[in-house]
Amino acid sequence: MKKILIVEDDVSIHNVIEELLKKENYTTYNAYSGTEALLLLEKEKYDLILLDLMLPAISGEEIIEKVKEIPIIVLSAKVSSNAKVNCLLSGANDYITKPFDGKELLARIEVQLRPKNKYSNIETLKYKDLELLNDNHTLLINNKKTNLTKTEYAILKQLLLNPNQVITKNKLLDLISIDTEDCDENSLRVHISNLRRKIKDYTDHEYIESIWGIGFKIKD
Amino acid sequence: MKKILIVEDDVSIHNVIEELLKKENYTTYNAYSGTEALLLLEKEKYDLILLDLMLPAISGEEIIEKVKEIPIIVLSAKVSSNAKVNCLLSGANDYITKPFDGKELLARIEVQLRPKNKYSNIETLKYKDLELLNDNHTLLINNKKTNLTKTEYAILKQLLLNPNQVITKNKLLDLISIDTEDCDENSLRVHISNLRRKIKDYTDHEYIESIWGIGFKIKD
DNA sequence: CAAAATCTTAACAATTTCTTAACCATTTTC
DNA sequence: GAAAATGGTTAAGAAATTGTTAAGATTTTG
Repeated sequence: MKKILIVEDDVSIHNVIEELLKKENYTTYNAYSGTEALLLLEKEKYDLILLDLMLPAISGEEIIEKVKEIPIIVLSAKVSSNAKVNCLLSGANDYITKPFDGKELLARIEVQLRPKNKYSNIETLKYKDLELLNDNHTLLINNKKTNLTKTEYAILKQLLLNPNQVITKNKLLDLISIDTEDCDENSLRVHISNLRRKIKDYTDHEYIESIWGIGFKIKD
Repeated sequence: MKKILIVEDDVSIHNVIEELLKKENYTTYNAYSGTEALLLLEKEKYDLILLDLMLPAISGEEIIEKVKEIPIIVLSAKVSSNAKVNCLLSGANDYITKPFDGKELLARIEVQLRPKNKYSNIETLKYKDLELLNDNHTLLINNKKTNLTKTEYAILKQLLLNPNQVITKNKLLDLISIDTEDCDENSLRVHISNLRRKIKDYTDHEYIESIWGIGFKIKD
């Protein structure tokens, strides 16, 4: 269930949004000022922020600058092109002017929450001799079938989604946490080791590279 | 240079968009019908599609269904909430109604082209022959790969963030303290020394300058 | 419910990185 | 110009990270 933080000081608008989201089964969190929003942002991780611009104490624009990893949809009465452009360029992902249409808001929320590359629709993830099937357990190495466990599959999938890009251990653990509850760094090492052994059985190329002190990546 | 495919049958609008994008140094590709768009999509990989809905032969909506991995911004005269919601839910990433504001279009394009989490957006830090790659934690010197340790990477990153600007030793220690717990001034000296040696292996230019009694900076 | 598969924990070795400390060079201070 | 402070280099030992293995716990499957 996705967590959405609503930052809006107008109580009636706030309530409208909250109800709309709850009907769609989102979990909502409420901030009625910029300072309150910042406090909540420290406490919890959200999947999306709906942000009004004109707020007591700290403005919405300042919040955009501070938030780096959560998508933001600005909901504002400011219709000027300048306001929009500023927000979008400084980090907001979308800008909707009030009054807004509920269905459009929901659609734009869905756009932000869905994976950027709609890889879930892609059947396989390919990289060199590896081909990860979209069935949660099959890896083809040189077209030879290999069975992966759920965790191994999750790890390899994350790595293959961004080849040649380091994923930190914590990030990786975070990304696979949907499938695996209590996998820690030690456990992750074991899984990686097992994965490497399975891959080594069919190809000489070392695919999973360790970046010392950082994490792992799929080797060039 | 990002590649943008413009799909629009109205020639005058098409030209306006094309000029706008070229001024921003995007590479533009032109399709004047849905079928032409599909042909071009097979030939080349684009970073973004600007898509009109009412097209000859194949409609924009059908193209949205077919394209899975490229972000799409719909540019349409249809202002109805239904049209917007349909496009967004079936795969479009944004929807702008005509007539549109040029600056807003450019801003929304930038939103689509930038990495989803702005965190990794600190893409690469370049300075003369040095190129610090954020996404895979490596340093390129004259395009030659060099391995840095976690601490060396952290130090160089801070220095390169503000070239030609002195960072005091304490400030530097503070900035890298997230990655390194008990690194003191003496230790910092050793790391800097090691960094200089690694850089010297590939280039003659002395990059890290010591400011006596103060700290370090990247040399002009 | 028993067997099989998978996962976590823990121990160990191997490896890499970091800090410490010593020594020397350079600059500043008195 | 001598003494003190700062900076650079080096090597060794300490500390941290990683890879591997096996055993026991947990979950899944038949």
